[in-house]
Amino acid sequence: MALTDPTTRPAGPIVHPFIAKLDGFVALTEEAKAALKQASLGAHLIGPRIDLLREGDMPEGGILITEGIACRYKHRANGARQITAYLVPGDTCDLEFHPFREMDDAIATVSACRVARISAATLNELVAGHPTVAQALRMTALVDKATLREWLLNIGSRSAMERIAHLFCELFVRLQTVGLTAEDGYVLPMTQSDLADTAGLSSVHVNRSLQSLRRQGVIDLKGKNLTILDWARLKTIAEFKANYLHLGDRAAA
Amino acid sequence: MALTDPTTRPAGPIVHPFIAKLDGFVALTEEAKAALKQASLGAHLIGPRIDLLREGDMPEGGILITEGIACRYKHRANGARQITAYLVPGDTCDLEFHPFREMDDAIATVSACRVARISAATLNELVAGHPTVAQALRMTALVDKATLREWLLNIGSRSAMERIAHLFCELFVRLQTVGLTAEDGYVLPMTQSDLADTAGLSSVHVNRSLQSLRRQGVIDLKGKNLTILDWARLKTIAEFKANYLHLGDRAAA
DNA sequence: CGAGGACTTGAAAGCATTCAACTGAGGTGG
DNA sequence: CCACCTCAGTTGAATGCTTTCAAGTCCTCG
Repeated sequence: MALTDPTTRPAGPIVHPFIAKLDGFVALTEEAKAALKQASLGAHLIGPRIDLLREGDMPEGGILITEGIACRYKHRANGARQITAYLVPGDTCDLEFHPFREMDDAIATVSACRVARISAATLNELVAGHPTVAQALRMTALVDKATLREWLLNIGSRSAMERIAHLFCELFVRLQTVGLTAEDGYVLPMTQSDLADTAGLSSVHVNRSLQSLRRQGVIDLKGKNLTILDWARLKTIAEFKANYLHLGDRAAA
Repeated sequence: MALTDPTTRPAGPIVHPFIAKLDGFVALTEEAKAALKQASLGAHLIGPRIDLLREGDMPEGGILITEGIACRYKHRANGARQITAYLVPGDTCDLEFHPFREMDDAIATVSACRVARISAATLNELVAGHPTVAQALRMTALVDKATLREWLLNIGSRSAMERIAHLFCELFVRLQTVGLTAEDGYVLPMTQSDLADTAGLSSVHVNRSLQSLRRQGVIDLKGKNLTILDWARLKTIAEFKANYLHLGDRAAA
Protein backbone atom coordinates (compact mmCIF):
# COMPACT_ATOMS: atom_id res chain seq x y z
CA MET A 1 0.00 0.00 0.00
CA ALA A 2 1.73 3.14 -1.20
CA LEU A 3 0.85 6.03 1.06
CA THR A 4 2.90 8.44 -0.99
CA ASP A 5 3.32 8.86 -4.68
CA PRO A 6 7.03 9.51 -5.21
CA THR A 7 6.40 11.37 -8.43
CA THR A 8 4.47 14.11 -6.69
CA ARG A 9 5.47 13.90 -3.06
CA PRO A 10 8.70 15.36 -1.80
CA ALA A 11 11.31 12.84 -0.75
CA GLY A 12 12.33 14.76 2.35
CA PRO A 13 11.15 17.67 4.42
CA ILE A 14 10.02 20.70 2.49
CA VAL A 15 12.41 23.57 2.88
CA HIS A 16 9.73 26.19 3.36
CA PRO A 17 6.70 24.34 4.70
CA PHE A 18 4.85 27.60 5.37
CA ILE A 19 5.14 28.70 1.76
CA ALA A 20 4.21 25.24 0.54
CA LYS A 21 1.18 25.19 2.78
CA LEU A 22 -0.13 28.60 1.72
CA ASP A 23 0.66 27.91 -1.92
CA GLY A 24 -1.46 24.79 -1.67
CA PHE A 25 -4.46 26.85 -0.60
CA VAL A 26 -4.05 29.75 -3.01
CA ALA A 27 -1.51 29.91 -5.83
CA LEU A 28 1.01 32.48 -4.64
CA THR A 29 2.82 34.94 -6.83
CA GLU A 30 6.61 34.75 -6.94
CA GLU A 31 6.82 38.08 -5.12
CA ALA A 32 4.56 36.74 -2.42
CA LYS A 33 6.76 33.69 -2.00
CA ALA A 34 9.83 35.86 -1.77
CA ALA A 35 8.19 38.06 0.83
CA LEU A 36 7.17 35.04 2.88
CA LYS A 37 10.67 33.64 2.66
CA GLN A 38 12.01 36.94 3.87
CA ALA A 39 9.52 37.05 6.72
CA SER A 40 10.40 33.61 7.98
CA LEU A 41 14.12 34.27 8.15
CA GLY A 42 15.85 34.35 11.50
CA ALA A 43 14.06 31.41 13.01
CA HIS A 44 15.40 30.48 16.41
CA LEU A 45 16.15 27.01 17.63
CA ILE A 46 14.27 26.32 20.84
CA GLY A 47 14.55 23.31 23.09
CA PRO A 48 11.75 20.90 23.90
CA ARG A 49 9.12 21.72 26.53
CA ILE A 50 9.63 25.47 26.43
CA ASP A 51 6.77 27.97 26.60
CA LEU A 52 6.72 30.31 23.62
CA LEU A 53 3.75 32.33 24.89
CA ARG A 54 1.87 32.13 28.14
CA GLU A 55 -1.72 32.87 29.03
CA GLY A 56 -2.04 36.59 29.68
CA ASP A 57 0.83 37.58 27.40
CA MET A 58 0.26 40.29 24.82
CA PRO A 59 2.10 38.98 21.79
CA GLU A 60 3.85 41.50 19.58
CA GLY A 61 3.24 39.49 16.48
CA GLY A 62 2.78 35.94 15.28
CA ILE A 63 4.69 32.70 15.48
CA LEU A 64 5.67 30.32 12.72
CA ILE A 65 6.95 26.81 13.33
CA THR A 66 9.61 25.81 10.85
CA GLU A 67 10.81 22.57 12.40
CA GLY A 68 9.57 20.33 15.20
CA ILE A 69 6.20 20.10 16.86
CA ALA A 70 4.63 22.57 19.27
CA CYS A 71 1.25 22.70 20.96
CA ARG A 72 -1.37 25.10 22.25
CA TYR A 73 -2.73 24.30 25.68
CA LYS A 74 -4.81 25.61 28.53
CA HIS A 75 -4.42 24.93 32.22
CA ARG A 76 -7.06 24.55 34.87
CA ALA A 77 -6.77 25.62 38.48
CA ASN A 78 -6.46 21.99 39.58
CA GLY A 79 -3.41 21.55 37.34
CA ALA A 80 -5.21 19.68 34.59
CA ARG A 81 -3.98 20.55 31.12
CA GLN A 82 -5.84 20.43 27.85
CA ILE A 83 -3.87 20.47 24.63
CA THR A 84 -6.04 22.15 22.03
CA ALA A 85 -3.84 21.97 18.94
CA TYR A 86 -0.56 20.68 17.61
CA LEU A 87 1.55 22.92 15.43
CA VAL A 88 3.64 21.16 12.83
CA PRO A 89 6.15 22.79 10.46
CA GLY A 90 4.37 25.38 8.35
CA ASP A 91 1.79 26.05 11.04
CA THR A 92 1.38 29.44 12.63
CA CYS A 93 -0.48 31.02 15.42
CA ASP A 94 -1.90 34.44 15.96
CA LEU A 95 -1.26 35.72 12.49
CA GLU A 96 -4.81 37.03 12.48
CA PHE A 97 -3.26 39.46 14.79
CA HIS A 98 -5.16 42.00 16.82
CA PRO A 99 -3.62 44.67 19.01
CA PHE A 100 -4.22 44.71 22.77
CA ARG A 101 -5.27 41.13 22.83
CA GLU A 102 -4.27 39.00 25.75
CA MET A 103 -3.48 35.35 25.12
CA ASP A 104 -6.21 33.18 26.54
CA ASP A 105 -4.07 30.09 26.20
CA ALA A 106 -0.40 29.16 25.96
CA ILE A 107 1.96 27.84 23.32
CA ALA A 108 4.85 25.51 24.04
CA THR A 109 7.29 23.36 22.14
CA VAL A 110 6.87 19.62 22.39
CA SER A 111 10.05 18.57 20.62
CA ALA A 112 12.88 20.97 19.90
CA CYS A 113 11.62 23.47 17.33
CA ARG A 114 12.80 26.10 14.97
CA VAL A 115 10.53 29.08 15.49
CA ALA A 116 10.22 32.32 13.54
CA ARG A 117 8.55 35.34 15.06
CA ILE A 118 6.72 37.53 12.62
CA SER A 119 6.13 41.10 13.73
CA ALA A 120 2.82 42.86 13.32
CA ALA A 121 4.48 45.30 10.94
CA THR A 122 5.82 42.55 8.70
CA LEU A 123 2.49 40.86 8.80
CA ASN A 124 0.64 43.98 7.77
CA GLU A 125 2.98 44.52 4.84
CA LEU A 126 2.57 40.92 3.82
CA VAL A 127 -1.21 41.03 3.88
CA ALA A 128 -1.53 44.50 2.39
CA GLY A 129 0.97 43.88 -0.38
CA HIS A 130 -0.01 40.37 -1.34
CA PRO A 131 -3.70 39.58 -1.69
CA THR A 132 -2.92 35.95 -2.36
CA VAL A 133 -1.18 35.71 0.99
CA ALA A 134 -4.10 37.38 2.71
CA GLN A 135 -6.49 34.91 1.16
CA ALA A 136 -4.30 31.94 2.01
CA LEU A 137 -4.03 33.11 5.60
CA ARG A 138 -7.80 33.34 5.85
CA MET A 139 -7.90 29.78 4.62
CA THR A 140 -5.48 28.62 7.30
CA ALA A 141 -7.70 30.24 9.92
CA LEU A 142 -10.64 28.36 8.46
CA VAL A 143 -8.77 25.06 8.59
CA ASP A 144 -7.69 25.76 12.17
CA LYS A 145 -11.30 26.19 13.15
CA ALA A 146 -12.40 23.10 11.27
CA THR A 147 -9.68 21.14 13.03
CA LEU A 148 -10.83 22.37 16.42
CA ARG A 149 -14.36 21.27 15.58
CA GLU A 150 -13.13 17.86 14.54
CA TRP A 151 -11.22 17.53 17.81
CA LEU A 152 -14.39 18.46 19.65
CA LEU A 153 -16.17 15.65 17.85
CA ASN A 154 -13.26 13.39 18.64
CA ILE A 155 -13.21 14.02 22.37
CA GLY A 156 -16.94 14.43 22.67
CA SER A 157 -18.06 11.29 20.96
CA ARG A 158 -15.33 8.77 20.27
CA SER A 159 -13.97 6.04 22.54
CA ALA A 160 -10.42 6.18 23.85
CA MET A 161 -8.92 4.00 21.13
CA GLU A 162 -10.81 5.84 18.43
CA ARG A 163 -9.60 9.20 19.68
CA ILE A 164 -5.99 8.15 19.58
CA ALA A 165 -6.38 6.53 16.19
CA HIS A 166 -7.92 9.72 14.88
CA LEU A 167 -5.09 11.86 16.16
CA PHE A 168 -2.56 9.54 14.53
CA CYS A 169 -4.43 9.75 11.22
CA GLU A 170 -4.62 13.52 11.30
CA LEU A 171 -0.96 13.94 12.13
CA PHE A 172 0.03 11.55 9.39
CA VAL A 173 -1.85 13.51 6.76
CA ARG A 174 -0.65 16.88 8.02
CA LEU A 175 2.96 15.81 8.27
CA GLN A 176 2.75 14.19 4.87
CA THR A 177 1.86 17.47 3.21
CA VAL A 178 5.11 18.95 4.48
CA GLY A 179 7.19 15.92 3.60
CA LEU A 180 7.80 14.80 7.15
CA THR A 181 6.49 11.26 6.97
CA ALA A 182 8.23 8.06 6.04
CA GLU A 183 6.41 5.62 3.79
CA ASP A 184 4.41 4.24 6.69
CA GLY A 185 4.99 6.33 9.74
CA TYR A 186 6.49 9.35 11.37
CA VAL A 187 8.22 10.71 14.43
CA LEU A 188 5.80 11.27 17.28
CA PRO A 189 7.49 13.40 19.95
CA MET A 190 4.52 13.48 22.32
CA THR A 191 4.60 11.48 25.51
CA GLN A 192 1.66 9.33 26.50
CA SER A 193 0.89 11.97 29.05
CA ASP A 194 0.69 14.57 26.26
CA LEU A 195 -1.62 12.29 24.31
CA ALA A 196 -3.76 11.93 27.43
CA ASP A 197 -4.06 15.70 27.81
CA THR A 198 -4.92 15.92 24.14
CA ALA A 199 -7.59 13.26 24.09
CA GLY A 200 -9.16 14.03 27.44
CA LEU A 201 -8.06 10.71 28.92
CA SER A 202 -5.81 9.54 31.72
CA SER A 203 -2.30 8.55 30.74
CA VAL A 204 -2.93 5.06 32.08
CA HIS A 205 -5.82 4.62 29.75
CA VAL A 206 -3.86 6.01 26.82
CA ASN A 207 -1.25 3.40 27.54
CA ARG A 208 -3.80 0.60 27.50
CA SER A 209 -5.42 1.91 24.34
CA LEU A 210 -2.06 2.04 22.58
CA GLN A 211 -1.43 -1.52 23.58
CA SER A 212 -4.74 -2.52 22.16
CA LEU A 213 -3.83 -0.88 18.85
CA ARG A 214 -0.49 -2.68 18.90
CA ARG A 215 -2.03 -6.04 19.73
CA GLN A 216 -4.38 -5.66 16.78
CA GLY A 217 -1.41 -5.07 14.53
CA VAL A 218 -2.61 -1.62 13.51
CA ILE A 219 0.39 0.35 14.69
CA ASP A 220 3.82 -0.09 16.09
CA LEU A 221 5.10 2.55 18.49
CA LYS A 222 8.62 2.26 19.80
CA GLY A 223 10.01 5.27 21.54
CA LYS A 224 9.14 8.21 19.35
CA ASN A 225 8.74 6.22 16.14
CA LEU A 226 5.20 5.56 15.07
CA THR A 227 4.73 3.00 12.32
CA ILE A 228 1.32 2.54 10.80
CA LEU A 229 1.06 -1.14 9.94
CA ASP A 230 -2.50 -1.03 8.68
CA TRP A 231 -3.55 2.40 7.43
CA ALA A 232 -6.94 1.24 6.19
CA ARG A 233 -7.81 -0.24 9.56
CA LEU A 234 -6.51 2.77 11.46
CA LYS A 235 -8.71 5.03 9.34
CA THR A 236 -11.69 2.76 9.89
CA ILE A 237 -11.20 2.70 13.64
CA ALA A 238 -10.89 6.47 13.73
CA GLU A 239 -13.63 7.03 11.19
CA PHE A 240 -11.17 9.46 9.66
CA LYS A 241 -12.13 11.71 6.77
CA ALA A 242 -9.55 14.32 5.81
CA ASN A 243 -12.08 16.74 4.34
CA TYR A 244 -11.87 19.12 7.29
CA LEU A 245 -8.22 19.80 6.50
CA HIS A 246 -9.25 21.18 3.11
CA LEU A 247 -6.13 19.91 1.40
CA GLY A 248 -7.77 19.57 -2.00
CA ASP A 249 -5.75 17.38 -4.31
CA ARG A 250 -2.95 17.17 -1.78
CA ALA A 251 -5.07 14.90 0.38
CA ALA A 252 -3.72 11.43 0.99
CA ALA A 253 -5.68 8.42 -0.16
CA MET B 1 -26.46 40.94 43.07
CA ALA B 2 -26.88 43.06 39.98
CA LEU B 3 -25.74 41.17 36.94
CA THR B 4 -26.42 44.09 34.69
CA ASP B 5 -25.85 47.77 35.08
CA PRO B 6 -28.99 49.47 33.78
CA THR B 7 -27.11 52.66 33.03
CA THR B 8 -24.91 51.00 30.45
CA ARG B 9 -26.73 47.84 29.45
CA PRO B 10 -29.57 47.86 26.98
CA ALA B 11 -32.97 47.22 28.49
CA GLY B 12 -34.09 44.99 25.62
CA PRO B 13 -32.61 43.19 22.66
CA ILE B 14 -30.21 45.23 20.60
CA VAL B 15 -31.67 46.09 17.23
CA HIS B 16 -28.52 45.31 15.29
CA PRO B 17 -26.59 42.82 17.39
CA PHE B 18 -24.07 42.25 14.62
CA ILE B 19 -23.14 45.91 14.43
CA ALA B 20 -23.03 46.17 18.20
CA LYS B 21 -20.76 43.16 18.39
CA LEU B 22 -18.29 44.36 15.78
CA ASP B 23 -18.37 47.89 17.14
CA GLY B 24 -17.39 46.47 20.51
CA PHE B 25 -14.26 44.95 19.02
CA VAL B 26 -13.21 47.86 16.82
CA ALA B 27 -14.85 51.27 16.77
CA LEU B 28 -16.70 51.36 13.47
CA THR B 29 -17.11 54.39 11.29
CA GLU B 30 -20.64 55.60 10.61
CA GLU B 31 -20.29 54.53 6.98
CA ALA B 32 -19.22 51.08 8.09
CA LYS B 33 -22.27 50.81 10.32
CA ALA B 34 -24.52 51.90 7.50
CA ALA B 35 -22.96 49.36 5.16
CA LEU B 36 -23.39 46.60 7.72
CA LYS B 37 -27.00 47.59 8.26
CA GLN B 38 -27.55 47.45 4.55
CA ALA B 39 -25.87 44.05 4.29
CA SER B 40 -28.02 42.51 7.00
CA LEU B 41 -31.29 43.58 5.44
CA GLY B 42 -33.65 40.97 4.11
CA ALA B 43 -33.23 38.48 6.92
CA HIS B 44 -35.55 35.51 6.59
CA LEU B 45 -37.56 33.96 9.36
CA ILE B 46 -36.76 30.27 9.64
CA GLY B 47 -38.45 27.70 11.82
CA PRO B 48 -36.77 25.68 14.55
CA ARG B 49 -34.69 22.59 13.76
CA ILE B 50 -34.05 23.50 10.14
CA ASP B 51 -30.71 22.95 8.43
CA LEU B 52 -29.25 26.15 7.01
CA LEU B 53 -26.22 24.46 5.51
CA ARG B 54 -25.30 20.79 5.29
CA GLU B 55 -21.98 19.02 5.21
CA GLY B 56 -20.72 18.97 1.65
CA ASP B 57 -22.55 22.15 0.61
CA MET B 58 -20.60 24.87 -1.13
CA PRO B 59 -21.99 28.05 0.43
CA GLU B 60 -22.33 31.09 -1.78
CA GLY B 61 -21.64 33.45 1.04
CA GLY B 62 -21.99 33.82 4.75
CA ILE B 63 -24.76 33.62 7.29
CA LEU B 64 -25.73 36.06 10.00
CA ILE B 65 -28.09 35.24 12.84
CA THR B 66 -30.28 38.19 13.76
CA GLU B 67 -32.72 36.51 16.12
CA GLY B 68 -32.88 33.11 17.78
CA ILE B 69 -30.21 30.52 18.40
CA ALA B 70 -28.59 28.23 15.85
CA CYS B 71 -25.83 25.66 16.10
CA ARG B 72 -23.00 24.11 14.15
CA TYR B 73 -22.77 20.34 14.35
CA LYS B 74 -21.15 17.27 12.90
CA HIS B 75 -22.58 13.82 12.52
CA ARG B 76 -20.88 10.47 12.84
CA ALA B 77 -21.68 7.35 10.85
CA ASN B 78 -23.31 5.78 13.91
CA GLY B 79 -25.71 8.70 14.14
CA ALA B 80 -23.97 10.41 17.03
CA ARG B 81 -24.02 14.17 16.80
CA GLN B 82 -21.57 16.69 18.20
CA ILE B 83 -22.62 20.30 18.49
CA THR B 84 -19.50 22.41 18.09
CA ALA B 85 -20.87 25.91 18.50
CA TYR B 86 -23.97 27.91 19.27
CA LEU B 87 -24.74 30.99 17.23
CA VAL B 88 -26.60 33.74 19.04
CA PRO B 89 -27.87 36.98 17.51
CA GLY B 90 -24.95 38.90 16.05
CA ASP B 91 -22.99 35.73 15.33
CA THR B 92 -22.00 34.72 11.86
CA CYS B 93 -20.47 31.83 10.09
CA ASP B 94 -18.28 31.52 7.07
CA LEU B 95 -17.66 35.20 6.64
CA GLU B 96 -13.99 34.38 6.24
CA PHE B 97 -15.26 33.11 2.99
CA HIS B 98 -13.21 31.10 0.56
CA PRO B 99 -14.36 29.97 -2.88
CA PHE B 100 -14.65 26.27 -3.73
CA ARG B 101 -14.78 25.26 -0.11
CA GLU B 102 -17.03 22.44 0.91
CA MET B 103 -18.68 22.60 4.31
CA ASP B 104 -17.15 20.05 6.63
CA ASP B 105 -19.96 20.49 9.11
CA ALA B 106 -23.56 21.63 9.18
CA ILE B 107 -25.52 24.58 10.53
CA ALA B 108 -29.05 24.33 11.85
CA THR B 109 -31.49 26.45 13.77
CA VAL B 110 -32.29 25.42 17.32
CA SER B 111 -35.12 27.85 17.97
CA ALA B 112 -36.86 29.77 15.23
CA CYS B 113 -34.36 32.27 13.84
CA ARG B 114 -34.11 35.32 11.68
CA VAL B 115 -31.25 34.69 9.30
CA ALA B 116 -29.54 37.01 6.83
CA ARG B 117 -27.45 35.63 4.02
CA ILE B 118 -24.54 37.77 3.01
CA SER B 119 -23.19 37.18 -0.46
CA ALA B 120 -19.51 36.90 -1.23
CA ALA B 121 -19.76 40.06 -3.30
CA THR B 122 -21.30 42.07 -0.47
CA LEU B 123 -18.74 40.68 1.88
CA ASN B 124 -15.85 41.66 -0.36
CA GLU B 125 -17.17 45.20 -0.67
CA LEU B 126 -17.61 45.40 3.06
CA VAL B 127 -14.10 44.25 3.82
CA ALA B 128 -12.42 46.17 1.03
CA GLY B 129 -14.27 49.41 1.73
CA HIS B 130 -14.18 49.38 5.50
CA PRO B 131 -10.92 48.47 7.17
CA THR B 132 -12.55 48.68 10.58
CA VAL B 133 -15.03 46.02 9.54
CA ALA B 134 -12.24 43.84 8.23
CA GLN B 135 -10.39 44.12 11.49
CA ALA B 136 -13.49 43.46 13.56
CA LEU B 137 -14.25 40.38 11.49
CA ARG B 138 -10.75 39.06 12.09
CA MET B 139 -11.41 39.56 15.76
CA THR B 140 -14.63 37.54 15.61
CA ALA B 141 -12.72 34.71 13.95
CA LEU B 142 -10.20 34.87 16.77
CA VAL B 143 -12.94 34.72 19.39
CA ASP B 144 -14.59 31.81 17.58
CA LYS B 145 -11.34 29.90 17.78
CA ALA B 146 -10.79 30.79 21.40
CA THR B 147 -14.30 29.59 22.17
CA LEU B 148 -13.67 26.28 20.44
CA ARG B 149 -10.53 25.83 22.51
CA GLU B 150 -12.44 26.57 25.68
CA TRP B 151 -15.06 24.01 24.70
CA LEU B 152 -12.30 21.50 24.12
CA LEU B 153 -11.05 22.17 27.64
CA ASN B 154 -14.60 21.88 28.86
CA ILE B 155 -15.34 18.50 27.32
CA GLY B 156 -11.84 17.19 27.74
CA SER B 157 -11.33 17.91 31.38
CA ARG B 158 -14.44 18.91 33.28
CA SER B 159 -17.06 16.72 34.94
CA ALA B 160 -20.60 16.55 33.64
CA MET B 161 -21.98 19.17 36.01
CA GLU B 162 -19.06 21.49 35.42
CA ARG B 163 -19.48 21.26 31.66
CA ILE B 164 -23.10 22.23 31.81
CA ALA B 165 -22.44 25.01 34.28
CA HIS B 166 -19.75 26.36 31.98
CA LEU B 167 -22.04 26.38 28.98
CA PHE B 168 -24.69 28.24 30.97
CA CYS B 169 -22.12 30.82 32.05
CA GLU B 170 -20.85 31.36 28.53
CA LEU B 171 -24.30 31.74 27.07
CA PHE B 172 -25.28 34.19 29.77
CA VAL B 173 -22.34 36.45 29.02
CA ARG B 174 -22.75 36.20 25.28
CA LEU B 175 -26.47 36.85 25.37
CA GLN B 176 -25.95 39.70 27.79
CA THR B 177 -23.76 41.59 25.34
CA VAL B 178 -26.65 41.60 22.87
CA GLY B 179 -29.26 42.51 25.44
CA LEU B 180 -31.00 39.18 25.46
CA THR B 181 -30.78 38.31 29.12
CA ALA B 182 -33.11 39.13 31.96
CA GLU B 183 -31.60 40.26 35.22
CA ASP B 184 -30.87 36.69 36.27
CA GLY B 185 -31.50 34.38 33.39
CA TYR B 186 -32.37 33.85 29.78
CA VAL B 187 -34.29 31.72 27.34
CA LEU B 188 -32.55 28.43 26.65
CA PRO B 189 -34.13 26.80 23.59
CA MET B 190 -31.91 23.70 23.61
CA THR B 191 -33.32 20.38 24.69
CA GLN B 192 -31.48 18.21 27.16
CA SER B 193 -30.57 16.05 24.22
CA ASP B 194 -28.96 19.07 22.54
CA LEU B 195 -27.05 19.81 25.69
CA ALA B 196 -25.90 16.19 25.76
CA ASP B 197 -24.58 16.41 22.21
CA THR B 198 -22.86 19.65 23.13
CA ALA B 199 -21.16 18.43 26.26
CA GLY B 200 -20.28 14.95 25.07
CA LEU B 201 -22.64 13.31 27.55
CA SER B 202 -25.74 11.13 27.41
CA SER B 203 -29.04 12.91 27.77
CA VAL B 204 -29.82 10.86 30.86
CA HIS B 205 -26.70 12.10 32.52
CA VAL B 206 -27.43 15.68 31.51
CA ASN B 207 -30.80 15.31 33.14
CA ARG B 208 -29.26 14.10 36.38
CA SER B 209 -26.63 16.83 36.34
CA LEU B 210 -29.28 19.50 35.86
CA GLN B 211 -31.17 18.11 38.80
CA SER B 212 -28.05 18.30 40.87
CA LEU B 213 -27.62 21.96 39.95
CA ARG B 214 -31.26 22.56 40.82
CA ARG B 215 -31.03 20.73 44.13
CA GLN B 216 -28.05 22.88 45.08
CA GLY B 217 -30.10 25.98 44.39
CA VAL B 218 -27.72 27.19 41.69
CA ILE B 219 -30.19 27.31 38.83
CA ASP B 220 -33.82 26.94 38.06
CA LEU B 221 -34.80 25.54 34.70
CA LYS B 222 -38.44 25.29 33.81
CA GLY B 223 -39.25 24.62 30.22
CA LYS B 224 -37.06 26.93 28.21
CA ASN B 225 -36.51 29.47 30.98
CA LEU B 226 -33.19 29.30 32.72
CA THR B 227 -32.85 31.29 35.92
CA ILE B 228 -29.48 31.63 37.54
CA LEU B 229 -30.13 31.70 41.26
CA ASP B 230 -26.50 31.85 42.32
CA TRP B 231 -24.21 33.33 39.69
CA ALA B 232 -21.13 33.28 41.88
CA ARG B 233 -21.56 29.61 42.63
CA LEU B 234 -22.31 28.74 39.01
CA LYS B 235 -19.10 30.48 37.96
CA THR B 236 -17.15 28.67 40.64
CA ILE B 237 -18.52 25.28 39.65
CA ALA B 238 -17.70 25.97 36.01
CA GLU B 239 -14.39 27.64 36.78
CA PHE B 240 -15.60 30.23 34.31
CA LYS B 241 -13.36 33.05 33.14
CA ALA B 242 -14.75 35.19 30.34
CA ASN B 243 -11.34 36.26 29.05
CA TYR B 244 -11.52 33.97 26.02
CA LEU B 245 -14.52 35.91 24.72
CA HIS B 246 -12.37 39.03 24.53
CA LEU B 247 -15.22 41.34 25.41
CA GLY B 248 -13.02 43.98 26.94
CA ASP B 249 -14.98 46.33 29.15
CA ARG B 250 -18.24 44.76 28.03
CA ALA B 251 -17.49 41.69 30.11
CA ALA B 252 -19.88 40.92 32.93
CA ALA B 253 -18.65 40.86 36.48
C1' DC C 1 25.98 4.16 38.43
C1' DG C 2 22.37 6.90 40.43
C1' DA C 3 18.23 9.65 39.37
C1' DG C 4 14.32 10.80 37.13
C1' DG C 5 11.02 10.51 33.67
C1' DA C 6 8.33 7.56 30.69
C1' DC C 7 6.02 3.56 30.38
C1' DT C 8 3.59 -0.65 32.17
C1' DT C 9 0.58 -3.42 34.99
C1' DG C 10 -2.99 -4.80 38.56
C1' DA C 11 -6.85 -3.93 41.37
C1' DA C 12 -10.48 -1.09 43.22
C1' DA C 13 -13.53 2.68 42.86
C1' DG C 14 -16.40 5.91 40.35
C1' DC C 15 -18.50 8.46 36.93
C1' DA C 16 -21.20 7.90 32.96
C1' DT C 17 -23.84 5.01 29.67
C1' DT C 18 -27.31 1.96 28.36
C1' DC C 19 -31.69 -0.08 28.68
C1' DA C 20 -36.20 0.33 29.89
C1' DA C 21 -40.25 2.11 31.60
C1' DC C 22 -43.07 5.94 32.84
C1' DT C 23 -44.81 10.85 33.32
C1' DG C 24 -46.21 15.07 31.45
C1' DA C 25 -46.96 18.75 28.12
C1' DG C 26 -48.15 20.18 23.46
C1' DG C 27 -50.16 19.52 19.09
C1' DT C 28 -53.28 17.07 15.78
C1' DG C 29 -57.21 15.15 14.01
C1' DG C 30 -61.56 12.86 14.44
C1' DC D 1 -63.58 19.09 22.65
C1' DC D 2 -61.26 15.30 23.80
C1' DA D 3 -58.71 11.11 22.47
C1' DC D 4 -54.43 10.21 20.82
C1' DC D 5 -49.78 10.66 19.48
C1' DT D 6 -45.32 12.28 19.99
C1' DC D 7 -41.49 14.22 22.02
C1' DA D 8 -39.10 16.06 26.10
C1' DG D 9 -38.09 15.06 30.49
C1' DT D 10 -37.61 11.82 34.55
C1' DT D 11 -36.33 7.74 37.15
C1' DG D 12 -34.27 3.09 38.45
C1' DA D 13 -31.14 -0.57 37.84
C1' DA D 14 -27.40 -2.88 35.65
C1' DT D 15 -23.40 -2.54 33.03
C1' DG D 16 -19.05 -0.76 31.69
C1' DC D 17 -15.61 2.35 30.30
C1' DT D 18 -12.30 5.18 32.47
C1' DT D 19 -9.94 6.88 36.43
C1' DT D 20 -7.36 6.56 40.45
C1' DC D 21 -4.00 4.57 43.35
C1' DA D 22 -0.05 2.04 43.77
C1' DA D 23 3.91 -0.35 42.61
C1' DG D 24 7.31 -1.76 39.63
C1' DT D 25 10.14 -1.86 35.13
C1' DC D 26 12.62 0.24 31.53
C1' DC D 27 15.28 3.62 29.49
C1' DT D 28 17.94 7.71 29.14
C1' DC D 29 20.89 11.03 30.78
C1' DG D 30 24.06 13.37 33.76
